Amino acid sequence: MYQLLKQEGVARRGVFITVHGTVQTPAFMNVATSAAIKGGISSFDLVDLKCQVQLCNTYHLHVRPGDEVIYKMGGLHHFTGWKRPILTDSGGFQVFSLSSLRKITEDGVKFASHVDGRRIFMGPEESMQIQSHLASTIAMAFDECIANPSTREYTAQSVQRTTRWLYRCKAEMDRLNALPETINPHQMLFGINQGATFEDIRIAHMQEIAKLNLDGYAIGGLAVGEPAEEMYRIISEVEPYMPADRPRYLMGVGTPTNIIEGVARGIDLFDCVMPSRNARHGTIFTWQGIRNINNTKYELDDQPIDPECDCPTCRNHSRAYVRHLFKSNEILAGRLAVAHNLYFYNTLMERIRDALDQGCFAEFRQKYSPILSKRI
RNA sequence: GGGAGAGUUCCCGAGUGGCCAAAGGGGGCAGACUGUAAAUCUGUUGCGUUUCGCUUCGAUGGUCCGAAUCCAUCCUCUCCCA
Repeated sequence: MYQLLKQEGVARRGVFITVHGTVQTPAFMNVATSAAIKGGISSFDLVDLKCQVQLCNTYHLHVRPGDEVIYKMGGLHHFTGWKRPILTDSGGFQVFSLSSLRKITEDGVKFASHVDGRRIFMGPEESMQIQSHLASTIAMAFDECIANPSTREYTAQSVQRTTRWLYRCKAEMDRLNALPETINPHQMLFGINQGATFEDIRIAHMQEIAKLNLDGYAIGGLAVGEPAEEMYRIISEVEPYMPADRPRYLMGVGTPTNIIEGVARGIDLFDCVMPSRNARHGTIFTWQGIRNINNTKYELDDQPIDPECDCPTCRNHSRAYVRHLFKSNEILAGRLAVAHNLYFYNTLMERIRDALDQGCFAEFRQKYSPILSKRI
């Protein structure tokens, strides 16, 4: 259940209540694709990193260890030791990202497993069944994330299929939630808007899926190669058609600046691999901008990686030390950097919420939107 | 003391007469990364006034139109026999 607390322009401050706890929005969901944040971060670390929601992936967990295993282990919450909300992505993004390994039909998608090459079939029903086994808080609809650029004809056809798939997802989820053996009978379902950068297709699709009265709505298929201005334009076009009493989730986005701009356009939830992946590669997000901690200039720098940050990494270690760990290929390098970046993203969301609470989000946006994407 | 072998660019290591400023690793430097097939990938790594010039393959001298590559001497190292 979503409750809108306050609005500043189109930006929303709210709470999203689930069986696994309440999420203060706007929020960033920390990506743990294979039921683990890459970079050596445990569920117990995530509490200290101010994480509210984790995201796991249906396709990856189906391939390994298998959703049956997680079902037998009591679902993702018990399996991972994370008690707060978990959103599972449907595998729809893999239709896009594993494009060389799949074939799409009306029924669903055939994949060659990236682990052992074995053939995997996933359609709306399979995705819902797997997600029900995983027992996440929120299941995502099985969709096709359309690559950019894409023709108008293909986009229109694909979006219609995604709509048909959504009806099947909803029916299957209702059926599964009613079964006595279902671990989480309150599992929620979010629909996903597609349509590439064709705003009329986007709007028609949003209007269509809004009719299903789902638990939340997502915008997918953005930040897949189009310019940021295009992405912002599409969000602004679609937002008026998203149900106001449901959380809105911008999938796979993005940079700190993208997130501020998304909030300004009415988005409540975000997720992105960027903070964790980039951290593992030495790119650190700070309140002064983006730094590459591998750079020679940090060799003798005794400051914390971000002087304005009070995360465990910044409280205990210098830039010179973290750089040394990266140069020495120590596993600790990734762990310290990922911990910092996730803390930074979660703190960014906290500060956005505070700004909304105090009615000064416009000032916050004006100040930080440019700074946070600057490379320093 | 006798015998065998080796010395290549920051390191390891290929190259035995011109297509060699010299393969391939490593290391260094820089960049990319947006619902994670990513502890990954890309570029670059002698100097310069950069479709060309200069310096470089242990040292010195030589052969040749031309030498990292052939010859002589020297230096250093490794292994084997005493």
